[in-house]
Amino acid sequence: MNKRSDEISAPAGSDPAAAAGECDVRVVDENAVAHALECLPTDAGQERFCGIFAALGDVTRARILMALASGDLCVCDLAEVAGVSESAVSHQLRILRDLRLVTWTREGKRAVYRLADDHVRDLLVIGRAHAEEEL
Amino acid sequence: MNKRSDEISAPAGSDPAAAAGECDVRVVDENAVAHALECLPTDAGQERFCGIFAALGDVTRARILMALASGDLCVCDLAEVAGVSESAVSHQLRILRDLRLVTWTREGKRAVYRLADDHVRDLLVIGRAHAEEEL
DNA sequence: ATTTCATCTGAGCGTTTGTTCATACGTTCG
DNA sequence: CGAACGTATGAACAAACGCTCAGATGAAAT
Repeated sequence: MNKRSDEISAPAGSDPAAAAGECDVRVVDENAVAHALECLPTDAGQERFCGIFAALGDVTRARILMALASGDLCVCDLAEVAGVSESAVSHQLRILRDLRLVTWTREGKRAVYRLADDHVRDLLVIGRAHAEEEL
Repeated sequence: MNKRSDEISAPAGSDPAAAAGECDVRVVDENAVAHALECLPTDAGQERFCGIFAALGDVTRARILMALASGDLCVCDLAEVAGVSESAVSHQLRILRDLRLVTWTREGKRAVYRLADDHVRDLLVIGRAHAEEEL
């Protein structure tokens, strides 16, 4: 998802403001950068983090999850709530399944979906609270 | 983001399996659908909700915000932490500014960015926690 | 005033995303 | 069995996204 490309431009020349210790890129506060980098999660952590938030960043998926927060639902009902076709919902449900945000069980012909756990519910509640206030 | 507006909930307390007076769409549990629709936020609320989460769903923006969570930084330092060009960071910062997730002040030639408030910090912390556990 | 630094912005481009359509799978009923 | 239903999946396409590049803006230094 991301790449680290640090272009090196200095042709081993005389830098007028170069104090001892500078490496390559123009950085104002080297310590702050180093500290920030230490505070970042691992690449896998960032990936999972962004995956979860990106999932909630789409209106269809958000409506699906919010609907499931109020009770388990089958695909066609989710399509009704989300306002899109059942095929579209199924595609989005696969994404949510892969991210382990929802689980499902087959009940007769239907597939009933539910939120995977309370963490998902927490994120929905907190996100809603933060989205609705401060305006 | 999404266009499809849903029809009104029609909270008629009809029996859940008999009355089939729906207009055109196939719905299994009409009451559950109506209840889910009532639990959804307003369209504006959904938009802001998804805007916030979509912002955090991109690796570059997530790194920017996580970096700012450990201290204020100028654009070029943010570019270093995020691992992208300063132009790219500037573009993303405009998005984060529009969403009121970050604020900035000019200090000399530099523009120093910081998290807008503790709500943003909360979301980052909670998101990280949920992303890192349950694996 | 001109240059330089730090940042911002618009256009262009390749990639990703979400939907639709058609089709296949799995289950129940006749 | 085959038909009908509910759901899943792949291909295709328009729209949205994020980055790069070039140029513009604003503030300080020359």
